[in-house]
Amino acid sequence: MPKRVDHDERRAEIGRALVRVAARRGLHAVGMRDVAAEAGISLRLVQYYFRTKENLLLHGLQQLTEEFGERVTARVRSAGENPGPRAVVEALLTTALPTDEESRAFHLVLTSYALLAVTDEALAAQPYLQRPDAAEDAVTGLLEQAREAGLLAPDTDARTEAITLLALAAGLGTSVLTGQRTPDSATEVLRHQLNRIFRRTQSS
Amino acid sequence: MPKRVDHDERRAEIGRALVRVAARRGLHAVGMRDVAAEAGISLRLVQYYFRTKENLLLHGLQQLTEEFGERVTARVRSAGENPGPRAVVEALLTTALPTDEESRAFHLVLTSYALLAVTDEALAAQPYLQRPDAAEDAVTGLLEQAREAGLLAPDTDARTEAITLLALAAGLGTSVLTGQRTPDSATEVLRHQLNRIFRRTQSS
DNA sequence: GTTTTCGTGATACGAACGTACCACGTTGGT
DNA sequence: ACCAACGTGGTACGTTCGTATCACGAAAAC
Repeated sequence: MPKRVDHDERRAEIGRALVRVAARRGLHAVGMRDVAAEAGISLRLVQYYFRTKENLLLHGLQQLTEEFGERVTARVRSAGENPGPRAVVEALLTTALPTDEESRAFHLVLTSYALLAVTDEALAAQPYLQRPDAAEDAVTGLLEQAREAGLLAPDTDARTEAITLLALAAGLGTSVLTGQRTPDSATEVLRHQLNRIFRRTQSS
Repeated sequence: MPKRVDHDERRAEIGRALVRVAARRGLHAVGMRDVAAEAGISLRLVQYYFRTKENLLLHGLQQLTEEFGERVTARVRSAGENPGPRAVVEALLTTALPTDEESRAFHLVLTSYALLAVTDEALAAQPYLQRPDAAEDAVTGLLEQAREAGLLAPDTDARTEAITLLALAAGLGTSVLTGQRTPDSATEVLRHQLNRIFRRTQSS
């Protein structure tokens, strides 16, 4: 029954299976046989579409970061037609918080990758982890824009505040992952910090 | 040549070897043979002092958290004889930043443990990761104390600020680990946030 | 219509891992 | 002085993992 098959779609499907099993048992414990079983296919096919395990892991990381970008833009877009800088920044930051079960799995695996890249040079060479400062630049730009519009104190250091917000969101995210904090609590803390920076807000 | 040996000291030595190899190759890649080689002993001895690998990992975590506590108190103590709340809080928070190579290894392994505990129930059951809110209570107390002393704005929400500071320090720490930020940059951002909370500082 | 390529299954292999077992010298108890 | 417990070495076993190999049916190419 071998019909012609879309390799990219197949790879994406296997990649999703990889993320699911990684979220359940930990990225370190993921084997090719587990991924195959999760995807409902044979081990041979996982080998066929990704020749080696390293390839599989690399593709999983790429897929995950791309999905993350899509999540951010989707969330920003859902902030309204003509959202203010505050709404955009808030949408951007709250994407980093694991709220439902899906995003929880998502962030667990992505954080595992980031930590893995510290000791694995093949992973560290991936461009997806090399250029994570795009978010920093984006938030910095939004804050400068808000400052020009008079929404921020005039002496605000946009970049420092951007770095602070991003690191805070990341830290809150992991604390939610490890069960030290509830998603609601983390969101509230993040909002509190935003309220401080944005002296006046214009809407949701 | 088997003289009577201090089991606890032996275990601590093996634990240090475990941390070293975990920092070099990743916690997931640590095997008992690696630990034995790093400690300069035979595999059999690692088995002898820790019957199972799970025991070894659990002990490594315990040792690491204890060492972390000692680091914090040592750093706080080095803040001066009669330090103000600001100095104490700063000492506490900067302990979470990987500055030199040793603390870098330290934080990498500890973060790996925390992430591992999300999917490993045996690790999650350990009390060292169950009660990490002690730091939150401590910082909250210090901030309240500072507020009473007039060092903070009277309407400061001590607990929210404490949570913010700790999550920020954790986030900055991991960003330093992954090479996204330099230790100096992270320290500066942390100080900036402290300067905001403490409107006036009294020294060091 | 034949031939080649593609998708898939089953299985085997070598390495590494955690663990268990056996043996032996040394030390402390009595 | 003898005996039991301790510390240590060497090694083997069973499992699991990533990878490679063989085989085969179906579709596409010509």
